[in-house]
Amino acid sequence: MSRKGPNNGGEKRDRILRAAVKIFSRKGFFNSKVSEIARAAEVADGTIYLYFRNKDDLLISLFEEKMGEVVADVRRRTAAGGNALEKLRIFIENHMDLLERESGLVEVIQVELRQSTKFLKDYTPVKFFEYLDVISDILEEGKREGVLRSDLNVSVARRAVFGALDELSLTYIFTRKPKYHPTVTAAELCRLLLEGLCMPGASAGKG
Amino acid sequence: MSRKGPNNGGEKRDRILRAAVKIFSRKGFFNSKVSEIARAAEVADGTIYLYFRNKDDLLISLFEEKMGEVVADVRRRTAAGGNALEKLRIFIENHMDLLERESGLVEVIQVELRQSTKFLKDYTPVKFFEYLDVISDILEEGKREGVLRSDLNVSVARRAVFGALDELSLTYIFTRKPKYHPTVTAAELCRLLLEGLCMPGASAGKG
DNA sequence: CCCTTGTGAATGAATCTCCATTCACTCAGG
DNA sequence: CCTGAGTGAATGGAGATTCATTCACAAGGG
Repeated sequence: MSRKGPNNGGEKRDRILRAAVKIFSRKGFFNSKVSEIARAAEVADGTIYLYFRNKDDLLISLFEEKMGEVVADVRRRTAAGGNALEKLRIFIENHMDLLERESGLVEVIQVELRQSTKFLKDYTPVKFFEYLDVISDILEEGKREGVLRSDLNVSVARRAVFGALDELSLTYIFTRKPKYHPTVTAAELCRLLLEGLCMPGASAGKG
Repeated sequence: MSRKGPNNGGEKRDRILRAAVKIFSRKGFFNSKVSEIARAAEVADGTIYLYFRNKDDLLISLFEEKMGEVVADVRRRTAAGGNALEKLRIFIENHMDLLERESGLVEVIQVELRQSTKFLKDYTPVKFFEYLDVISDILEEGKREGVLRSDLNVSVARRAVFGALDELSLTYIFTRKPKYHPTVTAAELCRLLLEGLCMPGASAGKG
């Protein structure tokens, strides 16, 4: 599906995907016209349908393929970390850094993924789950190594980590304020996640 | 704006808003037809335009008015907490609990707010910022009381807290798995935020 | 007390615009 | 010549919005 390959290599298909990222990130999926994407890709409207089943398929292919690259990349990078804490730090820094390297892609994924996951029939964001798996893997490793709390609920924690990162990158995208700059934010978030909000030594409430 | 009040009280306007929550949460803003909302509200298509400028205005009014109630409510509840830690716990529990009380509303806000914030011209989600302010207020208080780290970056932390909550509620909405049940999740998240991921006493990496 | 008339909320069929998708056609390379 | 990638004008359907009309009710007059 969506893997027809009319043209020799796939430069045309790729031009379309890149154009789609640009347009979707600028106007959102529903406000983007296929013909705009075609124009941006310097391709005829009809050509898009040689490579993608329809507009939805274009979005989904974009998610899966681009996220796929992101996942592969972050896996490579975190593997270089010595222990779980370092890997987590790398993961967080990498995520925030994506904003600078691939802001369009991040915008599309962040703003459209929820919609699509919910409303596109039979679409499971496989690559997104893999991204979450990278986090779980790190957390599990940390527990094994004994640096992370052994009673940590990994299912919940990985979502919490992702959610915090996601919201923070969104904030930077929307506001562009220096106080949310990826570097600042990544450092602060690391500290927050690892040490918590509490004053060192405080007993963290009843319960 | 969107405050015309043809009818005596506002029951009709209210019926429309409630119907909009139902339909938008079920199909998403762009896939919902105005006529469906009309049908669900047991009102003629045209009637909706007596109370709202257009479909966008309906969504925005829904956000602002419903979020307004949520903010007022959580303010009241957290005020009952003795100290900042307790207030934070109340805030988190309340947020997760909203899922049970007002799942439709939560779904609409979570799934559509990003889109709308980004793509509706001149819409600033005022009430959403107020919700974030509730978090900041608690964090600031905690710093003053000395229970939270005095070097905490509140701007970043409040977004992190919100992001984690948001992702976790989304997860429950999508999966409905008991392991993400609001009660479980709220407790785990409190612990995570207050104490962090690390083994008690660990030095949390080089920084 | 009944009828006439004015008002504006409510209606919903008709309109009008927009855009995804199609497909008959072109043409370059083999 | 074929073949099939590529084209882009034409099509079809959808759905937001409008507006001529209806209807319930209130006020005033006989």
